[in-house]
Amino acid sequence: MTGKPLQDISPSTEKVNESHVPNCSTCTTRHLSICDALGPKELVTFDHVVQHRGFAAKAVLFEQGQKADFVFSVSEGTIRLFRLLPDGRRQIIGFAIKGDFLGTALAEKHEYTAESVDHIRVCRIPRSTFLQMLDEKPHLMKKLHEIAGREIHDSQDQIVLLGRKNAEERVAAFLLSFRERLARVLTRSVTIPLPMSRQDIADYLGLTIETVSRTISKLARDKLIVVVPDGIRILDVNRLVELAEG
Amino acid sequence: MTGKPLQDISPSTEKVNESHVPNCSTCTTRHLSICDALGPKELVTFDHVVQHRGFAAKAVLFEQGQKADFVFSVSEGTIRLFRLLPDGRRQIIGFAIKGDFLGTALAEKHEYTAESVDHIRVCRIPRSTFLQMLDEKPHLMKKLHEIAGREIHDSQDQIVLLGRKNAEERVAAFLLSFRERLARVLTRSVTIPLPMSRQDIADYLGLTIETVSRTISKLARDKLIVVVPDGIRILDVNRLVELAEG
DNA sequence: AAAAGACCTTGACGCAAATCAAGCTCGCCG
DNA sequence: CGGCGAGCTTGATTTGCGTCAAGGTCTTTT
Repeated sequence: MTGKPLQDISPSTEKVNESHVPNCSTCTTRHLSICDALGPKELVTFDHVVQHRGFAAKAVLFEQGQKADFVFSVSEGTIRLFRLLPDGRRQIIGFAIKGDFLGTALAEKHEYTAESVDHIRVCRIPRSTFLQMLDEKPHLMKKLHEIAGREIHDSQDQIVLLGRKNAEERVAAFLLSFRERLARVLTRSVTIPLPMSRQDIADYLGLTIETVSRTISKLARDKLIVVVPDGIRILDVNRLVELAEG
Repeated sequence: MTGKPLQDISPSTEKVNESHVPNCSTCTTRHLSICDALGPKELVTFDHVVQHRGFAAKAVLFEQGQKADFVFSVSEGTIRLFRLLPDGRRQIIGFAIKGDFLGTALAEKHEYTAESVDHIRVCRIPRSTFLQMLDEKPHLMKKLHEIAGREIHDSQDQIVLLGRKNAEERVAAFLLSFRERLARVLTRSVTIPLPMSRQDIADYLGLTIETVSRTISKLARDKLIVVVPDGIRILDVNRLVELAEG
């Protein structure tokens, strides 16, 4: 990190685990991320501009309104992306995980704040460098647009959820979609780890923490899921999907 | 239109006003649309592949789940973009107006349905042709990505609105944002035309028609706006902005 | 091992928006 | 011109989720 936006948030600013970073060519996240668009030679040049960083939980990667100096690729951990209203209401826009691209390529300013939920590792590149690469490598530009297309699609799902679904449908949809995204990244397990807090889930689903808690309890009572430490386990995917889709 | 998805919706399928279309070089919508990225020579080649179409109100341009054969640029009128839940609940994702780009370039299928609100005119291009142009013209790709970036930004605004704002804030925000978009396109007027129905506004804001109606009445009672036939007039922009932002 | 604090759950109650139900306005057509 | 239907408004009532409050569990600290 630049250090600047972090200096006043002491416990969250500690940078960790910066040693022995692998290079791009051997990176296990590569095929999940934007780097998948790069060829062998490009990966080597990428190594020279990319900066690996680790952060403890609650670190701020960048803030809403701040000039976007870097773009990021997540290699480990979970990041919450959110906007704040003047009076403090918070809406979480999404959770970024391994392989996700973060930051705005063409816009000057960040449109939301990104904060680590747990311990994270990211690769970052100066935006100016990235922009130059975009101009030189049409396939990278295309990959980026492909990613943007998926982002638009997901946003629309979230708009439908927030505009027209009730609490139970929202929670069911969240559990399923988070599971789906995790499945791309790790071995598909029956247990879904939920590193974010109930408050985070509430702020993502447009609910309160109490409603999220009650709804999860209800899903468990109805034998659709089981609550386990730091996650849940799905008992009946089909019924959960039915619920989630309305 | 392909004609296929329309054949059973008789009053809405009538295609109108297909005669004497101007060419791309003299198009007054050009600088507002994706075509702004095209040079003089490219505009001429564009003329050969672009198809101008007019539709009466309630025509379906394309449907959720349908294979995306064309991409569109709106030259006149208003289009509602929406998704339906299995039980009929509708969420309007957005309203497209003059200059807006519609359709998915890289995805195979449409993610929402597009239906004309009033009389519209659009230019459409076969998606395969457009894809080919994207591969050949990096500046077009970049322009498209720029448009996608704005779309993501707007979606996030809508997510915050739906997740965290009350009815009054939602309506105020809608009126201001629609005004803002119209201002790009026509001479900024105090009166904001609202071609869409109260039901459309409700389905866009995640409310019911009654709540939208009551809220507009309240804004009028509070002297923030005046209701006029087919639109509203803003009396106090500053207070409306304050309201909209929470 | 006790105390403190963060996070989560559950219950009682309140309220903003949904639902139910008229009645109004305006354009259209016979 | 009069009647009909679509769209809009307004009022009465209900309800799903928010708010307020209390207690539980687990982790961290000392």
